[in-house]
Amino acid sequence: MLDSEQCPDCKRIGAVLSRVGDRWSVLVVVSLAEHGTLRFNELKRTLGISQRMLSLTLKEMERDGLVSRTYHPTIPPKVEYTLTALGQSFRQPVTALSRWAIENLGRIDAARTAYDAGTAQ
Amino acid sequence: MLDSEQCPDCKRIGAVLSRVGDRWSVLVVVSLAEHGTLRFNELKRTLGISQRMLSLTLKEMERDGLVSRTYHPTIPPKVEYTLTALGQSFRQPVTALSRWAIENLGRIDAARTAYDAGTAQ
DNA sequence: CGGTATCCATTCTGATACTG
DNA sequence: CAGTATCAGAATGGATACCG
Repeated sequence: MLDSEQCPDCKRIGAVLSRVGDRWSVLVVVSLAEHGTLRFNELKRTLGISQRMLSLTLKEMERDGLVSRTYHPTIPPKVEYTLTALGQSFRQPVTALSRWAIENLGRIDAARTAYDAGTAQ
Repeated sequence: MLDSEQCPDCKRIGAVLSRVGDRWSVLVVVSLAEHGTLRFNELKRTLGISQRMLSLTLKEMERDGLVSRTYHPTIPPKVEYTLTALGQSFRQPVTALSRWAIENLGRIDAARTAYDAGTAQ
């Protein structure tokens, strides 16, 4: 695939979105933005995510500098996650996106129903 | 997986994001927002997307009411895509997201490098 | 509690070839 | 030009079991 004619930003935007724009990362940001700090299993319960995916998602987000991880070596152990400054700055676009999602879910469903009704006949 | 303890909006947000929040849909919105109207192969060249994925993405977006498709039965055929009103309303959160992506790509890369340097030793 | 390791099914994606 | 069909590899995501 040649790059010559592509819009220069599309690759970069796509690159970042494929990192932080996935389903789970967005939901983690929403939850941490709302609650401030959450433990591993609190996030797991809140998001309805599998242990595996939460672990992978949080590790990636920590690597990307979006969340910070604090380990308390108590018994039982306790690990708290919170947004970094970069993660905080991500809040605004994410809340804009999720608010749009909530407000327009009905319209999308309606469009789908209409489209399916029109093509199925 | 039980739903009882989950935040009620997470499922709905996740549902919409998995529809319209994917990499290609976002880039299509960005491109159409910028250019107004584009033909199939113009989008293909601009985004650097495979023919197959563009076809699937546009069909889904048309079904979701985000883009409208206009077929001109000329020879050679000509198909133009543009944003619907719903698609236009999606512009704002999407541009907020892509602007954040562009502005913070460097910070994410820096965080990654630092993280990898710290764990690899 | 907070993970990691393994396995497996599903989905996504691109390359290629073909059609109207 | 604007797709569709088919295939194969990669990525995603859940279930389960186990560890410190």
